Amino acid sequence: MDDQTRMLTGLTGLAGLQQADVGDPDSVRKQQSLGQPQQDIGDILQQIMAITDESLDEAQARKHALNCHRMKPALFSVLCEIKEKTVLSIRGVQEEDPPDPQIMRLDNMLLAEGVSGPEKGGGSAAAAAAAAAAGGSPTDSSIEHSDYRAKLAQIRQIYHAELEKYEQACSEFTNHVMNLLREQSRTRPISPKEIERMVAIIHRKFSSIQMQLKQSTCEAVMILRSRFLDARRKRRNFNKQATEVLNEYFYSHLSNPYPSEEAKEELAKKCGITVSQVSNWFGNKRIRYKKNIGKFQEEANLYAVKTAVDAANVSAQASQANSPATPNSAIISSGLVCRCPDGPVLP
DNA sequence: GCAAATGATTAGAC
DNA sequence: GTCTAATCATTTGC
Repeated sequence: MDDQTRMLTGLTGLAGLQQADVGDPDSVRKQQSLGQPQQDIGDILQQIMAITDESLDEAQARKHALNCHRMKPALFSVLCEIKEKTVLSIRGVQEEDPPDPQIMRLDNMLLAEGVSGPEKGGGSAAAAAAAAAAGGSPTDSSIEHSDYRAKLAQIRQIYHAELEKYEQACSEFTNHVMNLLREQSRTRPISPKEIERMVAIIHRKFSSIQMQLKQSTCEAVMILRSRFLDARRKRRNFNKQATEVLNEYFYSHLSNPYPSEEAKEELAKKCGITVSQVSNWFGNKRIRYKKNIGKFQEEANLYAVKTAVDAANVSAQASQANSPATPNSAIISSGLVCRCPDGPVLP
């Protein structure tokens, strides 16, 4: 039996029509004499069913008329009875929700990044750490630092503005719904618990929107951090002297261009770069040389000449008293110029 | 603005 | 762990 049927049965019972009376000529007479209340109930139900199809003003007038109807208390009590029965079936279903782990995670992250919670320098610690990790100069890092803080502050500002908007919208909507329910409670039974439940539903809906906001904010912070931390974006070409030192070593060890750890350290010191940068440089150089020996031929010759000249100078200084050899003869005798066309044997 | 050069990162092999 | 090969992201030179 659905609610409407139940309601009708209840109301029929209320009007005094008993099942046992059906078919009895007396009862028909009784029915006819009691026909007025039954018709009233029927009218009321028709009016209630039609109320949603009417315009706001018509509905408002209809509501007023129904509220003043002489059968309204009886109808209301039946509705209360039905409601009581149906509420019983869903009672206990609504439990207190445990805190959402996803929201907790986002909250923690926003707090750690200095976006939510009290302002504490807008993640300056993170900026400083990132600057240190990126290995930039003090000036560079301070510029980046302030830039990072400014952008984080911007995110923070947007986040709080949006959060405030959501909270305001949530409370406005909740008030609106509560007012509606209170008004409706004049015509249908609505318990405070039901209102509470409705408020909880609204809050859950708004908290899911809030979670989206938190998620987007976290993503924005992550992007900012990655942009700030990504060393590739801070790439600076090595200075000319450093490149020359590295190239000299590379071309003078072309048959085995794999510097030892000690050699790497020494090269790093000479060039003012890190050992891993030296390793990167040699890794790139080896692969690029191997891929296109022809292209590097000129460079190889150039450094071969340079090495030979240096060697000749050292040799000249050593044998200054005797007959000094010319740089050109040294180059020729070293055979370095001609060595490169054959190419090195890279593993 | 575009292509080339270049330093850094990554996955996979050893 | 290092090395290669591929790739990315930036800088440089035109």
